[in-house]
Amino acid sequence: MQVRKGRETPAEHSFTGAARRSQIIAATIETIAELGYGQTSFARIAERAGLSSTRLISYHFAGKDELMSAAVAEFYDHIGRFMAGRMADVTCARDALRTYITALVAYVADNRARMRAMMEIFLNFRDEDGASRSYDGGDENEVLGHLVRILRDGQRGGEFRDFDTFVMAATVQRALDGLPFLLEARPDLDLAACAEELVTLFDLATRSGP
Amino acid sequence: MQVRKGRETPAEHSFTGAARRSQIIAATIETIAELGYGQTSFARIAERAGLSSTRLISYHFAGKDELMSAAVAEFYDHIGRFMAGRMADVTCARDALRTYITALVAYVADNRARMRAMMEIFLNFRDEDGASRSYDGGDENEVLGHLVRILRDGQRGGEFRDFDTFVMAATVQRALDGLPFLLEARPDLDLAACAEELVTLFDLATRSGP
Amino acid sequence: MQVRKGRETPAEHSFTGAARRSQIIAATIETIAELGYGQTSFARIAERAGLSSTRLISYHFAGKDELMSAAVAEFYDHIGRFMAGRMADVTCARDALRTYITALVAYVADNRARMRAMMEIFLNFRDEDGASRSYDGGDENEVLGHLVRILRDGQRGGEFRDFDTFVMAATVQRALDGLPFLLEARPDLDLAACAEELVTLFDLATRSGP
Amino acid sequence: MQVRKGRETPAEHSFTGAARRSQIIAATIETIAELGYGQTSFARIAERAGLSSTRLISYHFAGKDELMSAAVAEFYDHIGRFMAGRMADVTCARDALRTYITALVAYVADNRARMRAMMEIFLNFRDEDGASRSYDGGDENEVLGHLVRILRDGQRGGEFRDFDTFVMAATVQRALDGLPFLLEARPDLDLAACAEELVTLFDLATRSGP
DNA sequence: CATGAATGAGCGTTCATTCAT
DNA sequence: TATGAATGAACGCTCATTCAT
Repeated sequence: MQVRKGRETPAEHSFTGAARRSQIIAATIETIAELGYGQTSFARIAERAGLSSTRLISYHFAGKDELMSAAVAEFYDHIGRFMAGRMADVTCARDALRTYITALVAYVADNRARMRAMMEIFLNFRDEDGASRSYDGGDENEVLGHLVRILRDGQRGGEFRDFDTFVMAATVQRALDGLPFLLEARPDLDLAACAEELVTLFDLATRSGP
Repeated sequence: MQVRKGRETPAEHSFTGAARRSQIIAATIETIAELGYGQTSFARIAERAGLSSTRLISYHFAGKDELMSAAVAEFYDHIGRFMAGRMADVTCARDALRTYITALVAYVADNRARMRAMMEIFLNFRDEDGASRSYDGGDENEVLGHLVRILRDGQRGGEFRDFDTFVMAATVQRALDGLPFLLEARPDLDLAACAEELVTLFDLATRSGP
Repeated sequence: MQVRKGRETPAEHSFTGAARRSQIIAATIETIAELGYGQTSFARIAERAGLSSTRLISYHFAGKDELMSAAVAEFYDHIGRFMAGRMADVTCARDALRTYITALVAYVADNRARMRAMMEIFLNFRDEDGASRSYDGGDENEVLGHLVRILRDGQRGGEFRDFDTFVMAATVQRALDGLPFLLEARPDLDLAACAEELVTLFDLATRSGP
Repeated sequence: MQVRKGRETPAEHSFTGAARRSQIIAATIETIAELGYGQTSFARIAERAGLSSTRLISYHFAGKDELMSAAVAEFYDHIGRFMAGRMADVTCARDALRTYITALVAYVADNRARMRAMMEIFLNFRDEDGASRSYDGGDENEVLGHLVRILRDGQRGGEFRDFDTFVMAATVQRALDGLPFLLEARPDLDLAACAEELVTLFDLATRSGP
């Protein structure tokens, strides 16, 4: 997907190299989460990571773009593993939707900084043409695709009423994505209760029967 | 709310001064909408506004912060007038919620660039302490307050079931805020149909009866 | 010819602006002449010009490219005026060639640093595509064009024998361009004598008669 | 001539070491020829040579200076062998001059990249004191020495008229050195015809008789 | 009300080189 | 013989802002 140009980046095969990359990515996420994307510079990242100079970042990543891409990729991997584990044994579409919501709320609760950072990256990181790099794939979108599939299955099986799956999926996802903001406004928010509210909300909004 | 420090800004009472401010704010919104907050600089704004130097911006606004605050204030004023007109003669809470959703969808449809720009500002604009300046007011939050009041009224009047009004309001608001992103992913999205989907969705999610 | 993009450079109409530009160009030429193109940086130029920071250079020139282009343009203007004055009242092609050589040698003698700097710029300054920006225009080349015309006129009038005017012009020009190198190797070189040697050399090489 | 400082360079006696050095030198010449001296870095050379890191260059050469010196030395060796073969059986000074010119033109035609690279190195490569490392030896100059000797011999033997041998040699050499530039301006230039032009030009310019 | 000139700090990136195996 | 890792310095450039009319 991402093509590197000059081949200046060292091989990431080695153990210590991968460790450094992880360390830098972690520092990047922390910095973005705390200061925001706009205030995040190589200097600030290096400082947080305890690196002697920003040169080490340039050494391990071809540029700012690759660093951000790597951070996003790491996030997808992390959340993907988590969600796959939670979604493994769902029995029906209603259960799948309930589980999706509760699992994601749990993930958000445990990864607030990570979520904040990803939000920042998604909203600020643009490619050379100026196009945003997220939410731009339609139904088969990397993020919404899973939800859309759950909703479609539920409609086919008669569990869910007839609605636009894309709009519904986007509404569910944004309610979940928005939790970090809610937590900022109300740090004492009971996330378990919150998850129940959302489960009920979308169960009522989707189910077919009375 | 916003405190100016150095008091260098000229009086905005004069006609030409106000006109200049409006022109600069408009150019700011356009620039942010097109390039994103991160790529928006005084130089880029001045270029778009056809100003000879960035000095004119510094002259009319105490700094970047005041410029952004002014843009947000202008937006609140604009959308406030629009929504007030639409919400003027609602008859009940269900109607109020339906009207809120359809009106906001209509506003988004007609002000896509403005919405995009505000989204960018809300998510990137931080005060000196690093705290985000939006969504940070709790129930009486400037944005969610109106929705929360509608939902509470509906609960009191028995039209709506029992739910956490803050979570519900945030979910509604985020679904609406997210429309610009949906439009980016699917530029041909039918916004009228979309509004109907959301009205139905939240009607089912909120109403008390069977 | 050169198109500027972002319009960040200030108007060069004003007096003080033009003076600053000249000062910076002069410092640029001196720096290149002394240290070579490769060792010439904004920092080094600013230091020599006594500027408080390199920012002033970026302020007056859109970038390194425009600075170099401006230096070259100033050079063409300077040498153009000089040569035009010397070539004003030549009587025939042989005289024109002799005058061209002696005048250029005189110019070189009086503008050694300037010549050295231009040599460096011509040989190092490349546009974005990597193409050299000098000596690349064929007969109508800005530099060789004048010489080619002299030679052609002489051939038409029977003063010069038949030869390839482009090759001859290039040989003359390079002999002249090379003088700064000769002067480096032999700082005590008698330039007047040298001019006579070259006049004789190319007179013998070009003339038609016995 | 070239002194190494730190003595970190490995023995070049070994076979693989010498091969590596040759490979690196070749990549260096290609890179300079294509991108120019200013854009040539260890990274770019390593990339072209297919090396995993720039470290290999630092390992085989004490530094950038030694790498360039080695490239120049290789060039002198290469062109020296070629010219020696061509100049072996010249019969007189006029013949020597003609042969020198035609042979050098032939060499240039067959080694355009190499010539371009050497030009770049000569004009950009400076020692620590900032002094250029080429054309700086007077009569016994490595490059011009041979030509000066031919011209002196011709004068002593009465074949050539009286002229400054240094100026004449420099003029001849620069006409030949300039061919790569001419070829850039006119890629379809007929080099054989060009050689004849130059032979005639300098024969007329040097010969004693009528 | 307007503006040309100037500024120090910071940006991401590239440089040749050294360290430690 | 070779290599991955690391480094401080410098690069051109852009930032929001201030000075002085």
